[in-house]
Amino acid sequence: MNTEQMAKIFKALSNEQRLKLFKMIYFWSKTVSEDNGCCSDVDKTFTKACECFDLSRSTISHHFKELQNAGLITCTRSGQFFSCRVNKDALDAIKEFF
Amino acid sequence: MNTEQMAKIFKALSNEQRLKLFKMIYFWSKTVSEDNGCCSDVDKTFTKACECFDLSRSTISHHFKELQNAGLITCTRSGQFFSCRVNKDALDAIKEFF
DNA sequence: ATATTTGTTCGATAGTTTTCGAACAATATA
DNA sequence: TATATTGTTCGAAAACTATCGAACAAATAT
Repeated sequence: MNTEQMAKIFKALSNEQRLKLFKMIYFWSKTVSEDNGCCSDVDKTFTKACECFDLSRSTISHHFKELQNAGLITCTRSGQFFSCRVNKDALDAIKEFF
Repeated sequence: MNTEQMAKIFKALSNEQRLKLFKMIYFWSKTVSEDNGCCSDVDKTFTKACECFDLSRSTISHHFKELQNAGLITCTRSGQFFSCRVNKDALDAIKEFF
């Protein structure tokens, strides 16, 4: 992965709220399904996140977008809600970087 | 390491120029002394950096400060110049995070 | 002693980020 | 059909960042 893309990933994780959000998604998915590692879907991720942060929904939506744009998470809609998973490729790229 | 400090580290690496600078310091130190890993000092780091970037010296100075404040590098003056090394502890903390 | 080099600090400017609330569309419920 | 919920988008305000050049102090060279 090139330096530009790595910088984007770090930028996405450079905001404390967003970093917390990323960690939550990661740990929620761990809880849901151990056999699938970090990559299991987290249902109603947005709703859960709204309960955990003292931020407006528009701000939380923005943070989700940033994590997606950096390729750190993938979100899929199902009806009214959406599910979300941590992107294993991005995690591997970071590990390789260090 | 807590989330706040991790966010600071990622912020320091979120600017592409600064990330390049960090990588340079890392690879320069590898070149200087293999047995010492990434932690050997790089002499005249600032001077070297100025040759590699198309940025003013004040900007480069600023980027060095940011990397230091995040605890990613340590700089030591010797006379007119300064030497610099990557901080292994910070690197270990990041590896542990992922 | 004077001039040059190294790196820092200051003030300014342009651009980016974080955050909000309001307005909205899509879906679900009464 | 009317209402509520979910999540997005827009516009705005405040704070922060990247960058520059000028002025500077310390160390070095002439």
